Amino acid sequence: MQKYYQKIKNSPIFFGMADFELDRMLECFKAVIKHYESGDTIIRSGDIITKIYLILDGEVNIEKDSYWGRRIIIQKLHENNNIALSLVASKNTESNINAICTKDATVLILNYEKCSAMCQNACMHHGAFIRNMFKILSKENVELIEKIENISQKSIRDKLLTYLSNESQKNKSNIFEIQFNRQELADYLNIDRSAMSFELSKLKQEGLINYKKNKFILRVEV
Amino acid sequence: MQKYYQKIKNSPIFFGMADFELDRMLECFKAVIKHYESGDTIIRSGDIITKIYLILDGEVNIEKDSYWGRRIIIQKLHENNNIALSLVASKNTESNINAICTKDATVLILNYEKCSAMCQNACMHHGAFIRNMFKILSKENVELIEKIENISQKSIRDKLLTYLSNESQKNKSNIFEIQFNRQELADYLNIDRSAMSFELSKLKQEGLINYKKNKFILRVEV
DNA sequence: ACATTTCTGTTGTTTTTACAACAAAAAGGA
DNA sequence: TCCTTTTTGTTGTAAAAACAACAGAAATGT
Repeated sequence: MQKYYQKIKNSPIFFGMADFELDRMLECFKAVIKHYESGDTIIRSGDIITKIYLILDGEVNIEKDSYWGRRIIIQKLHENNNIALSLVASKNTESNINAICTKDATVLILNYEKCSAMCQNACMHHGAFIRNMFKILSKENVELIEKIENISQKSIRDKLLTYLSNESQKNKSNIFEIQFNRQELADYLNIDRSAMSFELSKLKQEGLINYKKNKFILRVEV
Repeated sequence: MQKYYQKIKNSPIFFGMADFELDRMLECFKAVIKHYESGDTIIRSGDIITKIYLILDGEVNIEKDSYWGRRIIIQKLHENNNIALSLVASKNTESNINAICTKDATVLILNYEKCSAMCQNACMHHGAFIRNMFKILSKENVELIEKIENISQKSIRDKLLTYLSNESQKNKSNIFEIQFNRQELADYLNIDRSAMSFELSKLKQEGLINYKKNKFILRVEV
C-alpha cells in the first residue's frame, strides 16, 4: 500500500485530502490492493458488486457481451479511472458489464457498501469523498454522451471522422495517439474491423487523415 | 412557485429535506419557474450553461445534431428528470446538446454556479444536495450505458429486441408502453424509420412480439 | 536471427440497411 | 361529421456494411 500511497493521494477520488484524512478513509473502506494480469476478468456480468475499484496502473476494458456473443467495448480505462462506481452508487448490485484487464493492472479496492452504512454520519471526511465522486461521475457522464455521439453516426466514415475529431479536440492537437488497436476500435464503434480498415485507407488516400499504427494526423478541419 | 412546492419537495434532487431547508436552498439557488411550449428550445448546442433545470412536468428530448444534419435523440426526459446537471457539474460550460421541449413543460431553474461558489462551506444543506445529485448522476450513468447497449447491437432486429427487452425489464412486465413514437424510436436507435417499421412487422408476424401503437407485448423470453 | 503469433490491410461476395415514394391508419380541428 | 395533418406501414431499388478469406507487416518469444 505504501508503494502506491502518493498515487492514491493524488487520484481524483481522494483529491484534496490531508494524509490523516486519507488514512482514515482507507481504513474505513477496508482498502486493499490487488494485481491483475492482462486477460484477467475483474468483474463478470452478473456478479454482485459491492466494491469500487480504483485503477492505479494498467489498462481495463469495460465490455458487454451482446446476446449473440459479439463483444461491445463500452470504454477503456486507465490510471485514476474507477470501475463500478456508478453501479454501486445507484444500488445496481448486479453487474451488467464485464471488466477485463487488457494490460497488467494494479487496483485499489474499496468496500464502499460497508463504509457507506457505517459512515453515514460518523465519518467526517465522507462529505469530501462524495463531492469528489460527484465530479468524477459527472465527467463520466459527459464522456458517455460523447461515446453515444461517436457511435450514432450513420456511416463508418462518419463514425471514424467524429471519433477522430473528438480525440483531436481532447488532445488539443491534430496529431495524436489513439488508445485502441484496430479490433478494439471497431468494437468500440460497433463496426466491422476490415470494413473500418478499408475506410481508413480511403480517408488517407483522400488526404483527410494520415496515420501509422496508432498515431493519427487530421489533415483538415473535419 | 407555491403551486409546485410539493412536487419540488418530492423530487429526487431535494429528497429528504425539511421545508425550512428546501426554502433556504431555493433562495440560495435563486430558483425560478419557467414554462415552455412544445417545440421550444430550452438549451441549444453551444449555449453557455450555468444553470440546472429540473423538469416539473412535460417532456423534453435531449438531442444532438450530427455534422450532416441528422437528429440523434440521446434521451427523453420527464417529470423529476434534470437537464444539464452533468454539464454544469463537470464544468463543461458550453453545451454540446440541444434540449427540445416535446410536450408543454414546467421547469424549475437553479442557478447552480452562483450557489456553488457562495455555499462552498456556508450552506449547511449543500451536503444533502450533493448526495442527492450524486445518486441521480449514478442512475443517469447506468441509463446511458443501457442506451449504449441498445444501439450497439448490429442489426435493426437486435436493436429492437434489446431495447424492448430492456423496457420490459424496467416495467417488470412483458406488457408495457414505450415513450417514443416511431420516428423518435428510430432516431434513438439510429436506424431508418421505415426499415424499423418493416422489422417490427416481421417480428409481429413471427409471433415474437405484438404491438399496437405504443403498447407492446413481448411474447417470449428474448 | 529466426520462427511464430498477432495485427492490419485488401478484395470479392452476400446480406443488410437506407432511401424514396406512396398507401393506410390514426389523430386533431373546424 | 368531414377534412386536414400527422403518424405508421409497405415496397422496390440503390448504397453500404458485414463477412470471409487471405496477404503482408509488425510484434513477440526463443
